[in-house]
Amino acid sequence: MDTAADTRQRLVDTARNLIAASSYHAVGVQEICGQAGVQKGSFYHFFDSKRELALAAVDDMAEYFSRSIFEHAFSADIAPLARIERFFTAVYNYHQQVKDTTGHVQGCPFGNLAGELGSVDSGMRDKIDTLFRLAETAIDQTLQDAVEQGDLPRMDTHAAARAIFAYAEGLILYAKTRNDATLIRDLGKRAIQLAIEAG
Amino acid sequence: MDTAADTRQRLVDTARNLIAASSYHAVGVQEICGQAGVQKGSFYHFFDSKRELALAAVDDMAEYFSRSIFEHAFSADIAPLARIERFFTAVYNYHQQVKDTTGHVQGCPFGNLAGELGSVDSGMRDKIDTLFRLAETAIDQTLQDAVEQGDLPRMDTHAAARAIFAYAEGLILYAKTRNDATLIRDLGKRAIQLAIEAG
DNA sequence: GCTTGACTTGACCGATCGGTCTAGTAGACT
DNA sequence: AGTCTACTAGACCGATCGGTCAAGTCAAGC
Repeated sequence: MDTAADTRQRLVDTARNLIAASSYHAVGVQEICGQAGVQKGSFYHFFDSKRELALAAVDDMAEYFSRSIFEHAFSADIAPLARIERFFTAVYNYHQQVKDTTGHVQGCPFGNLAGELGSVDSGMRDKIDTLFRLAETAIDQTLQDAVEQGDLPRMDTHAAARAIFAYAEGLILYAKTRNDATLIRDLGKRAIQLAIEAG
Repeated sequence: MDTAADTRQRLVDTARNLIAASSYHAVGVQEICGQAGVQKGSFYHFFDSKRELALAAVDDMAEYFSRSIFEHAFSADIAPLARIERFFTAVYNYHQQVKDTTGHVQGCPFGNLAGELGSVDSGMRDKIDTLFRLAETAIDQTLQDAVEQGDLPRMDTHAAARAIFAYAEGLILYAKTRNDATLIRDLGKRAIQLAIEAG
């Protein structure tokens, strides 16, 4: 069924895949249309520009990661600190699976786009910043739970959450650079140490 | 004096600046030539391709960072752990200065290129991987010094060094996404905590 | 003074870029 | 049945892409 919604979604999905596999500037509208089986005219019926599609693709990916990783990892069925460990494991699993499928650790699509466009497209940077803050909040909330349950001393959980998420992004970029996802799994275990404030 | 070496270096310098300010694919050979005051033909006399120039630019940047940040930060004039702190301060200073100059935290040029090209150009990925391993080694050596001086317990310094460097890359990417270099300064202090093994 | 080879000049190449436009199709509402 | 609108088809646009090439400049070595 080629409904209009399908066409739009097909463009978003294709853009997600192609941009994640290379980069924003390396992927052309023509290539996206070709792979999605959509004509140029339809493309520009749904999106004002290539950039608008990329922004939509980022939203789509954000929702995907929120559902497939965050919701599961941070659900309160286990102890708070175990949730953070579970988060890193889920991140590892995802990137390992991408590598098994494509041969490459593709890295964090948001981080990649932030690196490529952050200094050039402030709208895109803002959007990714917002997403990162959301992730930060999930970690923050978990750390607060840990403090309340006595698993961690009282601390600035917000700063600790930022440190932990930055560490996650760093591990993912590192894993991409080395094309080895196991770094995320092996070094991710240290993440919680960032929560302990220096004396 | 427009010697041949000058022409080549001017191309490398211009490529460094332009690519760091945006990205590899966003910068054209024409633009590089224009800004460097060099003609197309001269460009392709010195470099076989745009990619070769980018690789040369990466080498050039690596040498620059090695001299301007690493050599100073990790010199043995202060205690080992203080050197690591000094490293993060130096990283902060650099990115703050870039922001003061350009208005944007441009991020780690190597990390940016790894994100943009890592899945597409394995030669580039390998080169950046090698550079990261060098950085890793500097941190590893410093941690070993700290262990020997009794400032840290015995540990897997290599793994700790990888964690700390990944954390640095993460903080830099985070700072770029937020266009706020102070994150590097404020959160960098926690880096050493990554060296303490869990358990 | 002649030759050689490194370097420069700038026109030129086909391909592709992001984006526009006109014509047409098809399903829903009156 | 007729109209309207959402959507599709695909030719077409100027600009730019990375890269080539023939012609020429110029300084060093003989």
